[in-house]
Amino acid sequence: MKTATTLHELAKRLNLSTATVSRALKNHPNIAPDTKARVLKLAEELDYEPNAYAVSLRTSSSKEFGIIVPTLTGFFNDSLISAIQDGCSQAEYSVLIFVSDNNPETELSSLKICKQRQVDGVFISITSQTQNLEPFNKLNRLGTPVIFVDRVPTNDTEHKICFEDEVAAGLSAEYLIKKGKKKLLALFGHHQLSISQKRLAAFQEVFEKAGLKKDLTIRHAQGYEASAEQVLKDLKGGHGYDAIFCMTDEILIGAMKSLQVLGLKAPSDIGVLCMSNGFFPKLYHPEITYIETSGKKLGETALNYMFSLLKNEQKQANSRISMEIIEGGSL
Amino acid sequence: MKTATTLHELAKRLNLSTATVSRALKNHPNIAPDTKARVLKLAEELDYEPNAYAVSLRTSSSKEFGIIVPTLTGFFNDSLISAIQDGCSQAEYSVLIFVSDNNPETELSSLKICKQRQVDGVFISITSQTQNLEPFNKLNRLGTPVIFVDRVPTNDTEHKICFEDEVAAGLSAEYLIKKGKKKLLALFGHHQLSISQKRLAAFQEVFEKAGLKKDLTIRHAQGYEASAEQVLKDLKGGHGYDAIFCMTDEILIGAMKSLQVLGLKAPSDIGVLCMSNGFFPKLYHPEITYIETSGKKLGETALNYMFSLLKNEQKQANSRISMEIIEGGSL
DNA sequence: CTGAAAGCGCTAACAC
DNA sequence: GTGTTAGCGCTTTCAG
Repeated sequence: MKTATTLHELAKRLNLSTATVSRALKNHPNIAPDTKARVLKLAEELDYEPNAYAVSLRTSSSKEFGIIVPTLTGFFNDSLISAIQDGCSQAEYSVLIFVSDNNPETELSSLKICKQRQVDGVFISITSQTQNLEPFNKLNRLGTPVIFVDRVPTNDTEHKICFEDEVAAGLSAEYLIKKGKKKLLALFGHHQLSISQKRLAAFQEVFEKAGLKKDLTIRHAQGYEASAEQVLKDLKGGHGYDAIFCMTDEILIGAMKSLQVLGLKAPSDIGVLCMSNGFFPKLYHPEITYIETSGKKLGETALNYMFSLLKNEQKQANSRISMEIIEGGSL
Repeated sequence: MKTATTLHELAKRLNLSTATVSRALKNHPNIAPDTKARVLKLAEELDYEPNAYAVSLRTSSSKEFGIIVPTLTGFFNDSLISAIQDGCSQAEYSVLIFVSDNNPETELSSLKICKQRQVDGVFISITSQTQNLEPFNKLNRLGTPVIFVDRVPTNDTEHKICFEDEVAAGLSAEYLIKKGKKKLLALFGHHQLSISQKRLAAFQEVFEKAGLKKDLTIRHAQGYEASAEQVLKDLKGGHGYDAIFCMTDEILIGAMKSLQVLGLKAPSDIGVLCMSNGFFPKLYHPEITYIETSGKKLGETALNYMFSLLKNEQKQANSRISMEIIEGGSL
């Protein structure tokens, strides 16, 4: 890092005090118009920018958030982060990104750096192995809001923003039944993730109530390769499935690949429904019908919640994001 | 931001000076083992973390980089950023993310924040409209390395890391010819982008030299919808194309959608070749053959270059990333 | 081995 | 309207 123009330097050149210069630069009421003009002019010339460290140190406000995610690529977190970053830049906040790579230790050290950098708040989507939530809760108790987003812990935490998993999965199940699907292959994510458990439970419940549980085949798959493999195996089995449900985008693209391998088309050969951020369903023809779980919406909600926490506006209950069905032609 | 435990507080509780505590915390040689132990113990207890602002202010080193990208989602930048962030966390650097949203003004204000935060270096992938490079060059001259990555300006800048576009496009063209493709539909990105221009020029040159230029149809498309539309139109025209070349992943997925619409399969009905980060080609069956332009590799190279600049190790020529053909079954 | 003191660049009372 | 001053929390000479 290179030392740039400072307040002090401006002051010296203008024969003013740093205080005056500082005031001139920030539209303080009591400042001579002429002085102000001179200051602004020189500041412009010398390309002055206030040193954020000094400001933060002095004001105890970093104007910076940390975001910790398991991965950055592809499916969801990129749009989540985009949304947060977008809102932040409008509010003159900056965003520090940390990728835990699904490793709880990395996650923890990221949290540590957040503390060191005195961020004003932390957004975190936990890894599937994260057990110890105490460090997060502690920071939160100390006054730095920690908001869990998307992949949230099952309990023991104050601030959570996630989708209404139960509602979404229930919605999906009902939609499938409404469409007259009888023999269903339903693919969910890793057993351990609370998101998989919640979605599965709600999904099954609907089928059970409709008395259709016997025709429901449940599978778990982690990653799109596993999903592809599973679908290939099940469809080859010749059980006469008339629809596939995919809990995530990742599962969807695996399933779709296997349909291609088998030469099956949706919706004529088999129906497809998924939960998605909205991008991948559009890659196929016809486009896949999906329940939208929007990273953008989630990000925006989380950010608003963060701002309201910082303003002490609310200590309200945890927010849930609603969802809607986007009709493609796959079912 | 909440004020946490400080050096001062530790010192007071232990009846030591802040200097001693500071030394104890960082393994300074001349410090009594006993003192050190006491300090470490209390620091642990009180959950002490050094205030990064104070440290940076004092040491004039922020241990922080800024990355400015046009978008974060989907195709390339997410893996680029992942790679940079990964290397950074290993080197105890943090990463500030800025999304310019393809808006030169946003880009500029992001750069400003980088300056304010006294980042140690900036990585930037410019928007397609970025004209004025002076602010970047200026910061660079002032001693904060600014490295252009991926979408780099055509000239006038010191540090650039990008793919060897000419080589890659030439490689693609040769490969197509080798495979006996005669009647080609080649899709490139926005005219204005230097990346499109360079790839196109190299591509055309090969066909020209081979005396096959008359069978080459060139199209430009921005975004995957445009690509899909273009391909649909051209293939419906019935010109007997026997292969499609897609300059990017974005163009590829548009093209592939139109093939689905038309009920065409690769490679039997038409061959497909693209340049890609490696993810999207795997979604199709058979997988698409591609020239790999790896965001990970690019990010790693850029980061290494940054570190060597910071160590004054090299002022070497601009780096180019090499590429290879990954064979799928689409050609 | 430890302490005192200066100062990184900035803001915000408090003077005048 | 402007200057003086006192720190924010830390590192780092320089003394002892």
